[in-house]
Amino acid sequence: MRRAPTALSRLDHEREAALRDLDPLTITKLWDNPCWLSFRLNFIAFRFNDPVYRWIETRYGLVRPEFVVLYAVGLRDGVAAKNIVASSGLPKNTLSRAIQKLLTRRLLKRETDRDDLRSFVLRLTTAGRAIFEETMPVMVQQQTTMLEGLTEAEQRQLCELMDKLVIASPSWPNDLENQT
Amino acid sequence: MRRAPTALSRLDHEREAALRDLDPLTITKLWDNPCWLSFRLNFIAFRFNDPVYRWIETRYGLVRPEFVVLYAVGLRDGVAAKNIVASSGLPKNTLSRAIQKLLTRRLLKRETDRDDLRSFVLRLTTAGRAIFEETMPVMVQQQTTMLEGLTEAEQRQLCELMDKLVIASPSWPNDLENQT
DNA sequence: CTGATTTAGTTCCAAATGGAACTTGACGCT
DNA sequence: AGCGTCAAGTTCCATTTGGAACTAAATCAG
Repeated sequence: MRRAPTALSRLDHEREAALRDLDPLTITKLWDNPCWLSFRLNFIAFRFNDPVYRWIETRYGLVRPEFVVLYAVGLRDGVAAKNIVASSGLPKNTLSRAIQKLLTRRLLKRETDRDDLRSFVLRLTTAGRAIFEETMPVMVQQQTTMLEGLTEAEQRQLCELMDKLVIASPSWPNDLENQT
Repeated sequence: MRRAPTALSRLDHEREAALRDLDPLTITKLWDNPCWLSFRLNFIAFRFNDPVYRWIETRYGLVRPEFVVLYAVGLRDGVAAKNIVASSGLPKNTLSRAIQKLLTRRLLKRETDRDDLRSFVLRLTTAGRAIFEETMPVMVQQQTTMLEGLTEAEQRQLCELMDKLVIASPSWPNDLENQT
C-alpha cells in the first residue's frame, strides 16, 4: 500500500483546487504516504485545534491544558484530575498545574472526595460555566464549517466509522517495544 | 446537537465492551459531547502517535520534531524546512533545531538551493534512509491494526470521507478572532 | 491488624518549546 | 539601479513541559 487508497474518480477535479492551496509536501503526506490515516487525522485535528485554542487563549487567557480541564469539567461535573489525565493524554503534573491556575482564577472549585481522601471532586464556578457556555457554540460552529463539505449521510457515516475505531481502540497496542 | 449522532443500533452491544475499558470521562467526551469530531480525531490520532513516537524515541533517540523531519524528507527528497513547517504545524525554530540535530547525527544532509540562496535542499543520508525504511513498516502495521475493525469497504469509505474534508480544508477559517 | 504495593495529586528541575527579534537573500515597485 | 517589503532560517530567552521523586491515602496479602 504505497498510496492512500482513495478512489481517484470524482474527487480529482476538486482535488485540483486543493493542490493549489496546499504545500507540495503536505500533498505528498496526504496522497502519497503509506500512513494516510495518521497524517489525515493529525491534519484535520490540527485545523480544528489550532484556531480554537488560539482563540480561547487570546479571548480568555486560558492555555490549552487549562481549557482541557475547563471543558472536561464542563461536560461532566464532578470528575477528578485522574479522569482528565486518562481522557486527555496530558501528563498529570501539567494538569495539576492547570487545575491550580483555574482554582486561583476562581473558574473552578473542588471538594475532597468523601470516598477517597486522596482525590478531589471538581466543579465549575458560575464564571467557569459562563466560559464553557460561551466557547461551546464557537467550537460547534467550527465543527459545522468543517463538515459542510459532506452531506448529512456522509457526516453520519464518518461519525459511525470513527465510532467503530474508538470502540476497537482498547485492543490496540499501547506499546510497540517488542516489535522488530 | 447535544450528542454525537451515531446510530445507536448495532453498535450498542460492542460499545458495552468499550464502556468497561474506557474512563467515564472519556466516554462522555466521545458520546455525550457536541464536539464529537474534534474529540474523536484527537483520540484516534493520539492512539497512533503516542505509541509510535515513544517507540521511535527509545529505539532511535529521535524526538518528535526530529522524526517529523526525517519522515518528511523520507517521503519527499529535496524538500526545504519551510515545507516541513507548512505541512506539520510545528514552529520553524523547533524544526530548525531538529534539522541541526539530524545534520550533526549525519542522518540528513543539505545543500543550498541554487534557485533561492536563503533556502536549503534536504536529503536523507544512507543512515537516515535506513531508519526511515525501518520505521515505515512498523507505522503501517500500527495503522493496519487500528483499521482491522473495519471492513475493506469501510476503510475505503473512511479514507474518502477524510479526503473530502482535507480537500475542503483550505476554505476553513484559520482564525476565529472576529467570532462573537 | 500489619506491612507491601498501588494510586491521586504535588513538587522539583533539567530540557524542550515557541514568540520575537535578527540575518541574509528575494522580490516587488518606481 | 535603489529602496521598502517579504521570506527562509537562526538565535535569544522567558515560559512551559514532562519525567522522576515525593507525600499521603487506599488497597491488597497473609
